[in-house]
Amino acid sequence: MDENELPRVLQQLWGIEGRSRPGPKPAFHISDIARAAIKLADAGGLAAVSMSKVAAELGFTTMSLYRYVDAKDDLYVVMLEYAFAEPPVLDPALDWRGRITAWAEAFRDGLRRHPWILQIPIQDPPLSPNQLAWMESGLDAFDGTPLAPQDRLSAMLLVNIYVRGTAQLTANMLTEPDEVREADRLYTQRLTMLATPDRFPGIAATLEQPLDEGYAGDFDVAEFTFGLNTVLDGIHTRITRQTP
Amino acid sequence: MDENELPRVLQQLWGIEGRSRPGPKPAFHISDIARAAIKLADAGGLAAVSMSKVAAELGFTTMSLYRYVDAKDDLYVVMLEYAFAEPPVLDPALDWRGRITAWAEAFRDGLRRHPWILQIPIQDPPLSPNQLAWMESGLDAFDGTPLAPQDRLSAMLLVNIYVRGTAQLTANMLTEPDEVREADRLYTQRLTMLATPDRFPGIAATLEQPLDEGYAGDFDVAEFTFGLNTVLDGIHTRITRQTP
DNA sequence: GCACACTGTGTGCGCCATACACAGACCATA
DNA sequence: TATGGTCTGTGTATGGCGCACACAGTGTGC
Repeated sequence: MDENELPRVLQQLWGIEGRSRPGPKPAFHISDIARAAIKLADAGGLAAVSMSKVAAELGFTTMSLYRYVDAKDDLYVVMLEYAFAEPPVLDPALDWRGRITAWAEAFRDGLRRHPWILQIPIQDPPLSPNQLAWMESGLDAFDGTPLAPQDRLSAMLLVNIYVRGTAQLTANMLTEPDEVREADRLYTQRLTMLATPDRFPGIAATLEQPLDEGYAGDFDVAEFTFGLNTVLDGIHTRITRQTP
Repeated sequence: MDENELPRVLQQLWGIEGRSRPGPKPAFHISDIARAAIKLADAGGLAAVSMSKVAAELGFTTMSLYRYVDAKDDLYVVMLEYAFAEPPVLDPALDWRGRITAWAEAFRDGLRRHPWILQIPIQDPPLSPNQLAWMESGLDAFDGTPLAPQDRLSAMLLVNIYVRGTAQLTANMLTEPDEVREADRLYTQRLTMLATPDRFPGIAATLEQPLDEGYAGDFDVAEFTFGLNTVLDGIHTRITRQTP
């Protein structure tokens, strides 16, 4: 393969069809694959997504999928692309802080809608259309700031990492709020048992204090924005340092 | 199982043996399993770790492992526990910033030594001894600050997330520096092709500027500490806001 | 000295990703 | 309009995986 050639999946996602050549017409489109796979993943997590199950969902045989997707990993790329869809349109009236906050919340909401996204092993940096659109949207949030392009990239990545990381901590696959509460209760109980104040004073201190919040506890909206603001404060000082 | 009972793996990791009861003595210890599994993972990534391969490495049969580990996921817990080993001892002469920086760098070095750690799907919050020791160590870095225990936890998690996130971006499995450079070159080339300035001005701007640094490019030491300092600046403002 | 809990083993099941050969469908060209 | 070549979806097969289960031997506490 010429190295200038994109992998087949990316070609399909970007709509670079090329030719209408001899041979039967494709019976479906990668978007169909995406829809079927996302449906399965939403229902049963990423583990519920297998080539055969996706194919069965579409009413085709397993091997037919390989006409659209070179390998399982490519299936993940397709799922990601369609699960996130378009990035939010950011209100230009807001300042950078308001804009990147809206962006982060939209990102978080996407992850909350499709928790399996966090389970996808990231192999390559993003190149699909919607992924790039999200990147662009995040970068644009810093329009009007004195940050250089590279610094905007770093800042956006920082927020990106934060959202992913916190989502990872909270939404470990559990969709039912009751399950979350129960798991949290069990965790704090075990932690209390194991992290004795003599050996782990710091951990023990965090356990004494609050009402019901353990480590990966109810990392709810308030806590999300609180942590996010800490990150944004850091970016803020970088900005002000830039313009003395 | 009584809910107060820890899962078998955690019992083993904490050395809660209980009894010397009838029956043959165990032929090996979970640390042996850990060593074998880590060896395989270091060599061939997490995908190279299977129950049968680990067993073969030890000279035992596959099923014998299940006497020590209830499921594959537990194997991951064991690997994590032994791969990270003890947290760094933080110099109390340093201020919180120096301490948490040292902690973050130690964490980063651990991830760099064992990149497969990033591929482990996180199911449950940490409860194993060394994991808790790392938590404690990270919390202790904020000794002397006016931060409340819960805020220390948030701050530590923020740093934790940052290190994981950046490591995820850079060390995507590629151990050879040449491979990294090559992958980066290919990525920027493709990005340049796809992210045209008209549709993706922000992305294009980041591409024009620099010498050879693309998105997931050489996220080297300097860039690591730069981003980390942004995070720490955020924590700093939170601290100073606490004590007016 | 004996019962039995606990050890490691062997076999087997169902699922997975995917390589490969193939029959038919369709379009470009003649 | 005929036909060649190419692309489609399909069937079959392979090697790996996690793990359930039945089993035989071992050694400790009674």
